[in-house]
Amino acid sequence: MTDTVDCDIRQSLDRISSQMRRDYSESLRELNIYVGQENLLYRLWLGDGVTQMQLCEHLKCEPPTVTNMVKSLEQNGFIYRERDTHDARIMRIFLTDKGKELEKPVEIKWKQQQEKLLDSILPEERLLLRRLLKQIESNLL
Amino acid sequence: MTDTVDCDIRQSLDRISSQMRRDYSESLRELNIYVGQENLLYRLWLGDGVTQMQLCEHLKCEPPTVTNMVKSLEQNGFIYRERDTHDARIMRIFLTDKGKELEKPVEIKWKQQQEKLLDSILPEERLLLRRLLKQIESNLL
DNA sequence: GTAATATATTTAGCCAGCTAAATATTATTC
DNA sequence: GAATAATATTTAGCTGGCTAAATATATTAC
Repeated sequence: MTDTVDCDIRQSLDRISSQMRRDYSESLRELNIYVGQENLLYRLWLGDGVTQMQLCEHLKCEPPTVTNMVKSLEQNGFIYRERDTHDARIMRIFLTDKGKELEKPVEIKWKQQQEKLLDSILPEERLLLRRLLKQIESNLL
Repeated sequence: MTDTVDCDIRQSLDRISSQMRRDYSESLRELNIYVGQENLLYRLWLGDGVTQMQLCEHLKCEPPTVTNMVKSLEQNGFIYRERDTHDARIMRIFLTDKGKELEKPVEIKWKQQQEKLLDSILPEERLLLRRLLKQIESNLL
């Protein structure tokens, strides 16, 4: 009995994952970025000049992924790279004006997504949902 | 106030998405398939001989994605393709023995994933969580 | 029966994500 | 100081996912 519930939850999370990604993808294309890039930019909005390794940790992805994302974002003029003066192995990533200007529009997209996701879910339910999702998050680590 | 809760929920779902994908990915590599392919195979385990368009609808993805997935699964010997005798536009997809043998192992992986996800979440909470996730799912359509 | 339209799939070329292996530079060890 | 080990990034090649455009076949309209 609990088994079918568990199965439903896994399947739901799976479908929500891919549907959210599709949604973001469409939405962010209006801003000329690709889904995933907004999370890299988010780290830079908190403070730029970080290394690619730091971006790896923040995005929880592997170095080659960051190399590719950074290359794409650089080619499209959202960021630029500078080699560290003290350690020539390290590349530091900075926002261009074009990259800085994206912060507000992306925040708006996030809010729109939140409202869409949580439509007709009550405030008390949202609190509980947050707790349960946090639990799932930590279970996955 | 509710706003930060909403934001937390979106972020949690985002992190759970990518972490689940990473987890599945590692787990399924032991079975020599890639994450996403298990959902295509699942449709075939329900009954094979379906067209690529039907796989598109089931996976909620675009035709080129199915073309690529089918090509990969065929090259690795899990499925084979036959052209429809009445309509030469249509390719019908069938499981090989190797593909059929994967059903049980994948089910086991799914169960393991469910247990991991829902560790220390109570039965009543799971019921509620399922309802809320179903709501989110329908909000996304 | 021929022309136009609809359907199913493929190709080319992007993206995020991965692994394995190569490269470059710095730090350590002897 | 030279050899070794650790760190940061890149390259090559794979995956699922996408869009736009091409191809092949079937259906419909005239």
